[in-house]
Amino acid sequence: MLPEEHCRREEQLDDGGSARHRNGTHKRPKLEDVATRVGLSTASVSLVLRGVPGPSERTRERVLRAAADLGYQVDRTASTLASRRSRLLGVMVDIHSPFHAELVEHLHTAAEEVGYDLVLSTLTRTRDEHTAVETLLAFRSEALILLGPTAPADALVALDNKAPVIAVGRRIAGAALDVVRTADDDGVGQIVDHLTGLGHREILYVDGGKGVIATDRRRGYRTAMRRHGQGDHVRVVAGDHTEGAGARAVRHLLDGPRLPTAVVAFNDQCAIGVLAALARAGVAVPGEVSVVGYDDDTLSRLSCFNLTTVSQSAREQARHAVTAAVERLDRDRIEPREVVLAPHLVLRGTTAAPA
Amino acid sequence: MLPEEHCRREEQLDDGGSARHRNGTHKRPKLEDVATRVGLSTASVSLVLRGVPGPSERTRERVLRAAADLGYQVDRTASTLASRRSRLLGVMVDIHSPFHAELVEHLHTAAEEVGYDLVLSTLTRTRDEHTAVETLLAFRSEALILLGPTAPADALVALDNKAPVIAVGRRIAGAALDVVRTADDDGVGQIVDHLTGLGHREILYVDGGKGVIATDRRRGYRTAMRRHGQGDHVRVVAGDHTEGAGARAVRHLLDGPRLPTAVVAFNDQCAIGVLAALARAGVAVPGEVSVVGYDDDTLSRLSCFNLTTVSQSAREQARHAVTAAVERLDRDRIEPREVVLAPHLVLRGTTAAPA
DNA sequence: ACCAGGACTTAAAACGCTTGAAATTGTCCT
DNA sequence: AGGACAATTTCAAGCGTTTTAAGTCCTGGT
Repeated sequence: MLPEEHCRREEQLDDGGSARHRNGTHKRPKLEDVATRVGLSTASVSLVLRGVPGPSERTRERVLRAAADLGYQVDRTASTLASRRSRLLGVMVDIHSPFHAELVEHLHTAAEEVGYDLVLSTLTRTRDEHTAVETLLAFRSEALILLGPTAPADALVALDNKAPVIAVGRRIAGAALDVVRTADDDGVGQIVDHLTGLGHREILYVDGGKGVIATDRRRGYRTAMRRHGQGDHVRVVAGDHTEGAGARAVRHLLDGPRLPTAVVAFNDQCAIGVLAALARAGVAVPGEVSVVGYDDDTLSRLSCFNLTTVSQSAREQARHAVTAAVERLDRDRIEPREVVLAPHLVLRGTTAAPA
Repeated sequence: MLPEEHCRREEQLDDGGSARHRNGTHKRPKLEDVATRVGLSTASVSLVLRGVPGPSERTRERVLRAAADLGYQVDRTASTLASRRSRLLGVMVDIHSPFHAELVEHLHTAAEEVGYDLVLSTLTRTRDEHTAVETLLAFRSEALILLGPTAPADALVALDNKAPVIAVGRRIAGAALDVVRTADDDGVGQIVDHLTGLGHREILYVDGGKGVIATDRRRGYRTAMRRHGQGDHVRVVAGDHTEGAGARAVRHLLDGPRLPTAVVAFNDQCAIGVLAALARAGVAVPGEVSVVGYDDDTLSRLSCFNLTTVSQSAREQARHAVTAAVERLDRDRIEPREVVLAPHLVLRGTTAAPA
């Protein structure tokens, strides 16, 4: 039998892998199916499919064609196992956070550019950081990008032993960990600068609770107020990261003797709550009270809120996080690095000079 | 050498797998490491770790102990490959949607109960449904749960050949696919019933664009208006699923001769936009205008909005979706099933009798 | 005619786990 | 003591890729 003929025979042997599974699902074609279809070894097919130089042009075309015909798709699990690399970055997110959503979006593009994929694991009411991270590890993530982790520093350091950890958005007290964040105190400082520049004195701060981030922002507020000689006007009301907190804070204020001329909220969600409550109470913004948020998340940009806020540059943070991971994985960086980005004020419609 | 002694020797042979990788990362312990540590075969260890009956109590304890000591964690990729089952449900979500966030939360708990895990793949501006689904398949998801897919019905059917597809939240015209959704037209109908019951006649609808869901809701509005003899008052203004659309719609209305007495928005986000714009314009809600949303997502529940809306019972939809997947995978169900849940009105503070 | 060297290909050994069959050990009878 | 049987444990063959070392074929040069 001539080799050419043999080959031709094989190419027509099967009908394209349309064998149906008992549940009606086609069985997934594998490398071998593609290989026998073109009469080559799985090795060659693998080479072609990964774009490794070596196979001839003719082979390349035939393989690509056959793979397309069969609807072949590489099996990640198998290739991860074989290559001992998953090329996967594990990302822990709070699925309810709009800001995280933004980060994930940019992480995706950044990761893709350097040839990595993302696997997401989300925090929910019934799913804590521990399980989220375990999941990521079970998928063999090569690095862990944790968005706003709340775990104690030493737990994160321990984790870092299993896979490089990149903490995003949170300061970690002198730990040997990669951190990407913005200078939260500086951000709030900029807000206060802006407001005092407009002539505000009575600037109230709606707090964000007990996390590290909240602490930094609160400190930024206090420091800036004192810097402007407004130490006496420092006023912090309890709150958290939700719209509800903002609304409660306003109700609390309305009970008091008089309103401050400006309200700075821990984040945008909280600020939206403030805005909504003020609107309902018939208080003009920014006419009577100026309001500022933090995060520049999708909500704040909406024309209906048009909130002055501080941008955390999700895009930049995402890029730095991915870069940090890649440096660890592909460039053997050992020393931890902390990237602190400068936040910047986004002036929109909720701030103006006091009446 | 006595067997007992041999065994003891081996248990002390290594130090717990603390060998450090060049990047400072511990190398991941494998089944074999646990096995040699307790002087057993990997088969036994595997059995114990998966809780398969067979191994003796003593063995069980020793293995569990050793695994914990080493910090052993099963490698999903390897076990998926070996067992030819990933026990993974692929979920496609729009990471910016609060409603999807809710669904994911419930999907997680539902999946866990039946021994499956979730892998999430998200839609972003630069990541379309196709890539999202490819990713899911590359992870070897056994079934695909697509939240609000926009792909044409035939594309979904084609996909269903590769892995069972469960479309959530969207009607699919008579396709051979599993669908879990709520009766959107009925939901909007309930809203109109409620409003007319309160005495409203001029009820305006802010549309959601051109998706199937938007079509159903719009139809529900029209039908219900006619049913109540208010066909003349049917009025639909263009919009979409964002706060911006709601706000624009209101600005448009304010330019007109006079306001309707009630506004029904395509979804909660849109309704929030309506609410914000009305508040800014000094229009009292529900005093002058009643507002209703759709989805009962986290935003609407906030006291600062306290939006009357329709609940899509995320929890129930999630459960049904997981059940559908499991029936396909473990119980060989072949015939497609459509689960249509009844939505229910959630009365809150933004509706009242017209002035 | 022969061989070096390049251009392609491929055989086969991992990768870390699961699993059905086979082997081992122990127990209880007779 | 011998055997049957149940309880444990292990063997070894995969799973679908990757990857390295080893081929196979040509092409030219001598």
